[in-house]
Amino acid sequence: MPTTADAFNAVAEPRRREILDLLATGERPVNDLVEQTGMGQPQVSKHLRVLREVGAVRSRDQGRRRLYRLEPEALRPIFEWVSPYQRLWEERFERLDDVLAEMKEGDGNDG
Amino acid sequence: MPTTADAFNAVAEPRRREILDLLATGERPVNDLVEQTGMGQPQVSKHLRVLREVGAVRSRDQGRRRLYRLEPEALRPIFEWVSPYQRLWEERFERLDDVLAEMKEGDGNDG
DNA sequence: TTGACGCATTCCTATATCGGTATATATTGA
DNA sequence: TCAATATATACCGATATAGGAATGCGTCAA
Repeated sequence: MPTTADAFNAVAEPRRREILDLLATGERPVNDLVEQTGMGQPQVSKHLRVLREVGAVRSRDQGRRRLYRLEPEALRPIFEWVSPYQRLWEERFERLDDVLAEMKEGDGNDG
Repeated sequence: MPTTADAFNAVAEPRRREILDLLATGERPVNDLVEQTGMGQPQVSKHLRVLREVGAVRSRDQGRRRLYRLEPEALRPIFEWVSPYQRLWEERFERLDDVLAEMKEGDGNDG
């Protein structure tokens, strides 16, 4: 089984991130997304379906349009999983700073 | 084409997140990961390969062992992509209006 | 009612990927 | 050299998914 249908998986697809980024600016009908992304309409609908299934978007009907809007909380598990790692790469930067400082001490400055 | 080989994709697989979480505590040989995760050795090696290819881990040889360690910066794009969304769901919490309006809203077609 | 629009779904094909098993490679030890 | 250990890779089968084309279905306009 390839990667369960969760937010991580939904967001692994660049096109879906693109869609989410567009929806982050506000509610939009499918056709808007089609135009903005340049993808085919069925593809957009299919991506939206995946996003809907993981709770990342929600839709409401308005006449013959279907307006989609973002449900940002669905992305929370991603944020919460990745956040602790941020500390690690920041520590690393600090260490690198130390290393660079040391190199600079015993060495002339160079570009 | 199924989702390019980037950090998002690497992390979409729960087993790989598990491996990263283990490596977050320190450098480990493959066999350690095999034991900790309960997966088969080839599976672990294959997941490690994916993680290596996106720069999320690095290895060094020590005798007949190969020690893997985390390269947390590889996860940075994920953090940076998802972070702005955090503001959105937090705003949502703060704005009781929105929450109430949503509970009241009965016309969404999925819920 | 007819026709156009907006969207979802279905069918199709190509490709990826996962898990499992077997095997290849390299290292260590006797 | 042979055996054992540690890891990577190749191969296999099953499944999933992306994209495209066609189609279904509801809605608006006349």
